[in-house]
Amino acid sequence: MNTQEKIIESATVLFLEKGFDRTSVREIASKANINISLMNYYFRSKEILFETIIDLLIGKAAASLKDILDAEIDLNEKISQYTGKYIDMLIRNPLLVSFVLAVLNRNPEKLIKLKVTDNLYTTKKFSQQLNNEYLKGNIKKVDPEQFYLNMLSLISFPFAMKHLIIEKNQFSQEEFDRFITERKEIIYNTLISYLKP
Amino acid sequence: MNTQEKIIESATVLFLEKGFDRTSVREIASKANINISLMNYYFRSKEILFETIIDLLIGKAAASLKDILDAEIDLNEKISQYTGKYIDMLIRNPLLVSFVLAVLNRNPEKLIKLKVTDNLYTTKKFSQQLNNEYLKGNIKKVDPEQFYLNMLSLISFPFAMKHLIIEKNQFSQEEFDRFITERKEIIYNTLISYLKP
DNA sequence: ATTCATTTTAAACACTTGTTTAAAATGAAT
DNA sequence: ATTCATTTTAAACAAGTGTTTAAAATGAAT
Repeated sequence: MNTQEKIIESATVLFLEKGFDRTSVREIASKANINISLMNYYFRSKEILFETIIDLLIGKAAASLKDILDAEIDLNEKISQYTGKYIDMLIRNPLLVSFVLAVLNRNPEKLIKLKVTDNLYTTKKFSQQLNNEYLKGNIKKVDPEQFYLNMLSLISFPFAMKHLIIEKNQFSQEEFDRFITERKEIIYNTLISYLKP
Repeated sequence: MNTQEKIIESATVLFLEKGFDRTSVREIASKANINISLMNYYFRSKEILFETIIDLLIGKAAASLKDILDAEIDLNEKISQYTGKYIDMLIRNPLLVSFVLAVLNRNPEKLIKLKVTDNLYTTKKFSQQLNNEYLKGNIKKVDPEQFYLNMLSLISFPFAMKHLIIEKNQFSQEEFDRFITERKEIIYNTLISYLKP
């Protein structure tokens, strides 16, 4: 593993855990076992390093999900798959939601200007599908923006609230994951029952 | 307005807008038009000032909502009122969700140890009501924790995503508020349709 | 073996941070 | 008018920040 990779790896962990402001370049360098100056040698600034990592983190997570949302499959099946895969991904990356929300509220431009954001929040094809299903009489008329936002809220918000949920219910890590996994079906049923004509 | 109040007022605005880390005591003092040292004279540290403001912000917001959740009224009516009042409150305090989530992820203990947190996330009476309605055959069997979390997610998450929603749909401030207001009924219908036996 | 670009190092820089100090101002009670 | 606790002020402190500098080490190409 070369220096650049070491920096990225250490910085990713620290930025995820403590955010941009509370992570110092000295801490990153120390964790990566490299000299501080190398941070500015490979990336020109802490800021640029951060943007690089935002891009990496969101890019990896969003790509496969976007594919599901755009796939040409049955609506119910799509909602089920999307919910399931999204939650699986977040269980593997439990800090991702808070990280993205933190960036979004500190540097909205920073997130919005990224191409990966399109994958993070886009609904064009999905909206068409919802409209088609309505015209076919399969579902009731819904605002696709609102419906997609509902889906996203039900999936993501619990991870932003993780600490509170764990504390309040006295969950262990495993119990939290189980609680979240149970949500897959609940979220699916919630969304589908709303769509019923 | 005395010095203490001036500090609280200025600090509240800045902490809400920029968070704890990116707000300096000098900035607060400057905005309040007072000497820096007065911050440590009235509050012993920036940290304590912050905790004071957390308490104030959450306390004000959570109290009335808790009352609705605990009230002895019809379940449908309760869900409708809770959703409506919660969203009204968040439209008046659009930065509150992000603020609370930021605190929750940086200093979980800080939030959890506060008494006001009980009002922020507690479901005891509401859970009983859900169970009762199930026994009466009025609704299907649901996990109260999950159902309450759904409610909270649908209400709160859009405010955490505000910047992205505005950007993506090219909303003005007023259009965002309208979009959110439309959600009241959508959220109500979503939750109710899921409860149908 | 020498050259030379790439990579690494230690040290310093300029700046901001929260907090403390000790003196000064204020204003009500005697 | 004096006392004295409360409040305000200016200045300094110690520590931490991201970044830059210039010298040193490295290692492949000549």
